[in-house]
Amino acid sequence: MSPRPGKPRRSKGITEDAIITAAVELTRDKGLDDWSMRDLAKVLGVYPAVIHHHMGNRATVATAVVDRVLAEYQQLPEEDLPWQDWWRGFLTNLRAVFVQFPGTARHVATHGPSRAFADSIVDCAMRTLLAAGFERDEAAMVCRILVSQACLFTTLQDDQRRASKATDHRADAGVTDRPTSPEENPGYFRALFDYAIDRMLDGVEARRTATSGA
Amino acid sequence: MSPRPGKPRRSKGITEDAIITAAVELTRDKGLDDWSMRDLAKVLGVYPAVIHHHMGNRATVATAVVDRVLAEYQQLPEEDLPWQDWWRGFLTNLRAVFVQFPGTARHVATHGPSRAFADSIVDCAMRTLLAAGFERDEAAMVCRILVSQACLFTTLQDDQRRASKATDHRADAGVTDRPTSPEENPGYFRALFDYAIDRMLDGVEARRTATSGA
DNA sequence: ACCTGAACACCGTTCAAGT
DNA sequence: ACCTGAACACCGTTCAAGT
Repeated sequence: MSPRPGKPRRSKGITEDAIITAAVELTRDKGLDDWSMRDLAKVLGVYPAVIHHHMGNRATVATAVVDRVLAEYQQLPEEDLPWQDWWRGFLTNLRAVFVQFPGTARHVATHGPSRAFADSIVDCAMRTLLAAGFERDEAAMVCRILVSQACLFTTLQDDQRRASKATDHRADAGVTDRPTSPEENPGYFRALFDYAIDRMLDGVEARRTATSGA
Repeated sequence: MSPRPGKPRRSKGITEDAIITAAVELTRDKGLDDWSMRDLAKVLGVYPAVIHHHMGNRATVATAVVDRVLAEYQQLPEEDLPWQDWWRGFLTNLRAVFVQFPGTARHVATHGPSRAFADSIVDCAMRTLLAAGFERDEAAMVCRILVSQACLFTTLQDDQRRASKATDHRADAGVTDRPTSPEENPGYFRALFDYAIDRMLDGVEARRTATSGA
């Protein structure tokens, strides 16, 4: 609590890796958009300019955080599952990762994952769809839609949580009749996500039988 | 181009209505998150504090902008349409409004529409679903999912446009093989939106026949 | 090569002072 | 009641200067 408490605990040898690690932790408990370069610098005991020197701008750091998070936590379901089950498992797992790191879902939705991550996934994801009888173009579309869907509905959760955190204490105005409302019910966003994914999978399945069956 | 060109063209009588109107126009050509209170004040020929005096904070202005946009431009399909057609028409129209005012889709996804707007819509929207044979709870869920879906996929477009505007000139790096990539193809986002909505409607229909039919 | 410390050009918001 | 003008506490980013 002294005037400038963040003494340079290691004034030499700040590495890019250390910056990313610190940024990941900040993201875990504040969200990707809720820490500043100055916050990050303070955690590292370093001047903000040092981060720019090592990594360029904030966008670079954010992208690195997302890449790290995906690389570290994302895993794939077994490959021989029926395609709906494979996708349900994959997207549910993806959501679980995103939820731990608020703001990352939106970043992936907007900028896509890193090349490396995409390559490691797309092969497998496409194979499940092609094996199920989708044509290449349709499979690519389904891929994109399903991943977007998962990112976007997780983004919805991130954003609504953030907004209700900002509003905070004025809650009990007169809007209590909102159906199955967000906060007080812990499984709300999970149920929304599952329902959205399930209906989408149903819709894609209906499309599959309609186009390949007839 | 003079030092402080925004002379108070009407130094008295700034109304809340005038503020909202100016904010709507700024939103139309820059996006809801891409103008500042200072920008808005300058357009009105007024000091920033004046806006705070009349409307409180930025969030209040943003909410007012969204309400105005929805009230002014949103319209409903005929009520006697089959439920899928009613929803396809409604959501397509909603998207058309959002696209004209970047950032408003995200605001609605996050904060919901105003009470008044919601009331005027929900009645009709629910009626189409109940008439089709959905139970109340399921219909409410379908309602929420479909509206969220439309808001979120429009948000995706807003955010990706914004990001590619920020990146600008580095485009032709080596990512040219991205399938049906965003910018060069004008109908890209529209096709994505339509496909997502259509599959979702298919999935909801499959659910309807499965639960009410059996 | 890396860090320091200050600066620049922005934000949203507040507030005493004027009228 | 409404507007002025300056200020506060933040941002991301840059840069000459130190080591």
